[in-house]
Amino acid sequence: MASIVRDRVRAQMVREIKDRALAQLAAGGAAALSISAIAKELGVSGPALYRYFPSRDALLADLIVDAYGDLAEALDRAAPGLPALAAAYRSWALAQPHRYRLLYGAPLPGYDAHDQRLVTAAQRAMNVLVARIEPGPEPDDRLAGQLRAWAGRSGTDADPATALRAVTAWSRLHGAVSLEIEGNYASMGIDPELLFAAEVEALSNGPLSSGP
Amino acid sequence: MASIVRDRVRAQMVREIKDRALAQLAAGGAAALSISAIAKELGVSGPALYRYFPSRDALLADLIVDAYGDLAEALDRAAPGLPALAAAYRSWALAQPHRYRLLYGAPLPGYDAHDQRLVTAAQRAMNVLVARIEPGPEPDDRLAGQLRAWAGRSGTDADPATALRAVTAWSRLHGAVSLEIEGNYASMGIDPELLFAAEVEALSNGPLSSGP
DNA sequence: TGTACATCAGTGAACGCGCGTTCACTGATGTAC
DNA sequence: TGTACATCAGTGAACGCGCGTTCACTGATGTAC
Repeated sequence: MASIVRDRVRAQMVREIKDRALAQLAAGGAAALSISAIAKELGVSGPALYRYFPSRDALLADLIVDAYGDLAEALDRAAPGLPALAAAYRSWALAQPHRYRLLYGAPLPGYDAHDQRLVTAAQRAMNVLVARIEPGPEPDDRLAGQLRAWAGRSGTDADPATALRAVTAWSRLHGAVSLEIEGNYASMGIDPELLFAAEVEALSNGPLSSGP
Repeated sequence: MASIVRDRVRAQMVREIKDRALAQLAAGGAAALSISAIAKELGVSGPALYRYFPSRDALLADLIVDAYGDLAEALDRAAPGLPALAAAYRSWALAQPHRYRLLYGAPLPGYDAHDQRLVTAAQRAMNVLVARIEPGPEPDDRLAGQLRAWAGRSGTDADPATALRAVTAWSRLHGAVSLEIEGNYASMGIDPELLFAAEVEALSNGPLSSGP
């Protein structure tokens, strides 16, 4: 039987490593994440961290999986209705842009986007979106087939009309949120919130919305 | 009077440096851009490059300005109508994702987003979008004021209805294109082109379109 | 046309930095009898 | 309760790497008279 105390101390250390790692991401992007620097901040030698993570990439992968899970939870906690869901998505991203970039920004050099853990984690976040959205109009046959297959693989078995609306919503939310995060609207002197509201409105009442 | 031959050789060298730099960006992202590595590829010592660019950051800034200009030109060459404009935007991004990321991806650590040269270059690309788009519905007062001020500063003096449609189009195009570039649709087994077509359709006929 | 000078491109050595990772090892903490 | 052993956390030295940038310098190319 493992020692409970030792396990708890260990879990605490893992938490602290991740916290420092996230702080580094926030400060300087993914390129700034450094095992050595984290160790220094924790007052420990560099190699010590290899007791907790087999490599820098493994640490990064853990952070990504955590972030997908966290976003999925945030979406799941949103009140019913598309506006609340959209607001939850935006809030999560604005509160921690460095983590949002980790999920949907540029892939890191040498990082394997096809890692099964990462694909599964990403799917989990999308599943919440699909589960909480109303169906839109019917897609054409080709697209419907692809959407059906995707929904099947993900285990949600959502109908194509719902899947399409989820993907469309995601695309638009990502467009608005990522431009906001990088300061593009701010540098134009335009309030991102007003633009976001207009996009949510269009999603609710546009040709891809649920209502007629 | 300067030597024409020398100037031509120099311009050629600048071109080659930029070409190698772009190849590095394509291969490993902005973090992989290295003065030393470029020099090595060109068969020249590292410090030699400082005859052409005062620093790594200056080289990067030049690449960014070039990319904005190139995108602006590509948009300007598009046939009339929103579908062609949207297709031009997407084509440019797909053909050179590394340059697209340079423009609208995460800012680089230590890089100054408020550099006047960069802001001006970015504005130029947006101006083309504004100039080539039909007006949409009228925005509400607050948004209209901000859009008017922005258009005024940019020298286009577009009306708010046109500016809003341009910004909305940009946001949606960016959402679709950036998710496509990072392989998000591919990993879902969905053809990005079909989704893009649906978005262009919505932009053309949705509540933010020019028509009634 | 020839000569003196200025400009420019490029070199090699050096500075100081930080990185991920491996290795042999010490010491503390837990487990089994 | 005490003792032998196993597990685990952490250390310090080392390896090999690449980076941006500065500096004093050489040699070639251009310019002015």
